[in-house]
Amino acid sequence: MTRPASDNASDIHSSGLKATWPRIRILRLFQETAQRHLSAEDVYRALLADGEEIGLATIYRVLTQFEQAGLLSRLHFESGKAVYELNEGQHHDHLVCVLCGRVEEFCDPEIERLQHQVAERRGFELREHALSLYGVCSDPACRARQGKRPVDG
Amino acid sequence: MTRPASDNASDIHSSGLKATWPRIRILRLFQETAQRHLSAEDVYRALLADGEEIGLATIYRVLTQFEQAGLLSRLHFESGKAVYELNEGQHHDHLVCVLCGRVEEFCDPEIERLQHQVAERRGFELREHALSLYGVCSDPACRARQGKRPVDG
DNA sequence: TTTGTTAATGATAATACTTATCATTAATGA
DNA sequence: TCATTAATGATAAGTATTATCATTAACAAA
Ligand SMILES: [Mn+2]
Ligand SMILES: [Mn+2]
Ligand SMILES: [Zn+2]
Ligand SMILES: [Zn+2]
Repeated sequence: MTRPASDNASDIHSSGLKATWPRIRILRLFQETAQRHLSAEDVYRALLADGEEIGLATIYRVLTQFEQAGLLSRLHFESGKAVYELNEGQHHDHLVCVLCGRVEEFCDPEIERLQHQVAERRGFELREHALSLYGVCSDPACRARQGKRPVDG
Repeated sequence: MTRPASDNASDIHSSGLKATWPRIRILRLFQETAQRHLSAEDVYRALLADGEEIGLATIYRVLTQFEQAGLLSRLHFESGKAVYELNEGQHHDHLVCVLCGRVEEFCDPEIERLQHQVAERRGFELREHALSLYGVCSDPACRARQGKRPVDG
């Protein structure tokens, strides 16, 4: 019996990769988790907590492969470690709370347009861009401890 | 005889730091180099080439101190290593050539305004932002080898 | 000036994140 | 089922950065 095309084993196959158990679990995690933005370490720990002991090397490898296959996108916030998110087609940028680490997504078409305009004026052929806004989110706890040390590790 | 206040030993003193030889040379490098954006390694090598053997640990330390003192700003392009530039007050963002590594600076007040607007709408109190545009610059050599591997190490 | 206090330096160890190596295991197609 | 070949996982290596600590140098007081 053939699985439906929306099954993640099929997504993996159509990227030209074997549908191995680690790959299936990693992709499923991104599809099901509440937290869209995960580092390799986050993935490792989330799977461990779910009873899957998948080697960290495998996780790094699979994340890279999924990025190359277009299933995931890689981002760098100022924490120093890369984070990945499900690639769902629509481009967006990020707002990051420097106190609680919360990430919100936004897309401002006018900012996008102006970026292209800047590149064009300078004679650059734009390939990609990275825009992240850092601030204190609306969470009362974050508002309360403004001025203290950021939590972004 | 007192040195003029614009002397970089004085700049260092007014930041509450001792005017040591490594600090003087590092600050001077940023003031005199053609390349505004330098990594710790870049600084190390530039000083070595100038006959100054200053320990890499010292360079990392001094760059951090200068950043905290507001003399330098730290940036992260996608290369993975931090780069520093002289902090001359006026904020700007960057255009980076993914082929030759060339960096151009720009400031678009409208983009700045829209960023603040986005943060405000989401209830974020904006602290800072990072915007980098990556593309292929107008250099004929870069235009010629488009499609090939980026040089950004 | 000389000197004493204290911070800065530099060699190097340690850390954090990520990639490479390679023997073993497992996915897939015959 | 079986053979082929790629994937996995333990771990070593690599890269950027920070920490440690004995030695040295800045600078203010005498
Ligand atoms: Mn996102
Ligand atoms: Mn700049
Ligand atoms: Zn928050
Ligand atoms: Zn170029």
